[in-house]
Amino acid sequence: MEKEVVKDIARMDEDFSKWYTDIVTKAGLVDYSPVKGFMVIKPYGYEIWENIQKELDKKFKETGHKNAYFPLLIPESMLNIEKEHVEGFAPEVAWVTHGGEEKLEERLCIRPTSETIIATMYAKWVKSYRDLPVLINQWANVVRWEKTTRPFLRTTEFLWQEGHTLHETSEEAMDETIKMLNIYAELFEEFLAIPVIKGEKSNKEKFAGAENTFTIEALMHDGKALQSATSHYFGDRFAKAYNIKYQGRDSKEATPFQTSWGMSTRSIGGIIMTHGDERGLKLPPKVAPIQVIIVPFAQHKEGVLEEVDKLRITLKNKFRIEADIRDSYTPGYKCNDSELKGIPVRIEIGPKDIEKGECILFRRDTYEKKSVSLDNLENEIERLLEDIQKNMFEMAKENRTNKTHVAKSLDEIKEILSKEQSLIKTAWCGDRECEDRLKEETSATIRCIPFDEEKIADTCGLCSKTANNTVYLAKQY
RNA sequence: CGGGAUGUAGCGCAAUUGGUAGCGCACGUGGUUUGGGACCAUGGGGUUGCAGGUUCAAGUCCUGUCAUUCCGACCA
Repeated sequence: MEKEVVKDIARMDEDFSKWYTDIVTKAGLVDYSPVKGFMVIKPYGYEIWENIQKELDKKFKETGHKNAYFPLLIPESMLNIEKEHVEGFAPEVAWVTHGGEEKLEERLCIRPTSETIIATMYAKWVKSYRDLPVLINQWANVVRWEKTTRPFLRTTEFLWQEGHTLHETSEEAMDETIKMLNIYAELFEEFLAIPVIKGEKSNKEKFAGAENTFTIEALMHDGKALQSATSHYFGDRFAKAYNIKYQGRDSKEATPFQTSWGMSTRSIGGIIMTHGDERGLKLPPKVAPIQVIIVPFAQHKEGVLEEVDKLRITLKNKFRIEADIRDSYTPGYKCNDSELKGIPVRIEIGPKDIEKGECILFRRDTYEKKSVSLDNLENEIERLLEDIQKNMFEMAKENRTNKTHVAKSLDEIKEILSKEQSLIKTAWCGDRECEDRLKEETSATIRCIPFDEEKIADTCGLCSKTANNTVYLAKQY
């Protein structure tokens, strides 16, 4: 393809950060708010989130979970109960200290996550093994006082869901942890067309207070990794700390085993950075708020708008479809606009097409156009959307493959990273010192210890001791 | 939180040694256009991020502060 200069959008190969913020604002997803670190999610961006919510919520319900809602504010004393958890979150919580003009007896934190308050409530609710399992999810906002913020990827307040479950046995809790990780992986791969690597976090990287943290990691177009969702196994640590007890089948007092799992609006940043290109956003059909847009040509000519409306009405039961009949813009402008917004399929139709009983279908992922008979449009579009969804996943996977390298020593890692940001597979002894050294010298981190990954070396790529694991390294968002 | 950069109309920018703010796009109105970011005419829009200070006079100089952004450290 010839080099084209797209107005107003930085080139992604020249300045990826600028490209990202250009897309996010110019496609109408977010705007900056007057409060530092807080962003406004505009309707088009919010619709993407709603589509993700709808799909994920369906999966949660199918697996027996129910939604509930817990308070925004958590008393300081309640947060302080589990030591590792507080230490992990204390530096980034926002505090409420006054009600009106009156100073509060005890300050309240705005939830950075809800383990503490939910565990407190669970302690009241669970008395018998018959009360288990508890399978609750909440859709909520949380606040973490981050130093550096970027729309979707890291904002002070963000939207997410957090599931919190209790189980009778550790096996059952561990099964739940993995089950939910799999649900996230399915959502990312099948719905968002983002290939992910499932694995476990190192001790250094795991959630504050968890026994094990599992993650799905995705590789962005610029070679940086995005932690896309996490699922935590708590064992009985929180339950003990928060005094959740029940009478077991054997009539003895027992402590349940706990999990939590979450995914946030950050996933929207993942969509943008996985699929976007020089012309703008590129949305997988399944999440796209508008799947098909009709752009009329010569819309002032008789019969065009009528035909457009007829098409829209015929197709609207099947697809999320809109017609861009704005009077003050030319078709060319509308085409560019639909590409900036990432709409997967565009129908171009004008008097000449109508005469022939045809229209032109444009696909956003490959820029291909073809003429299609109006009689067969519904089937064509359906096939096309499926194909785009599949192709976008394949393209993302190919990009990941191209940016994945194997390294057997720290020098090799450095050499690879000096050429290009990428995902690096290496062997690891499991020692924290090696992990710290990696970060210090390359600023890359261990993203995860993947499930089902073949052994690539016998010795640690960082220290040459015996390797226990294969790990993925990358710089991260 | 450390280091750098930038804040002038919605966006992008200009304004000479300090002399009282302008251009393009966007927006309103009227008209002509419409097969890949249309054109003509006309109009509206500003406490120059904010607060001080220096000066006869500050967008311009000084101090502070806030925000955005990039690079680090910290995290979904």
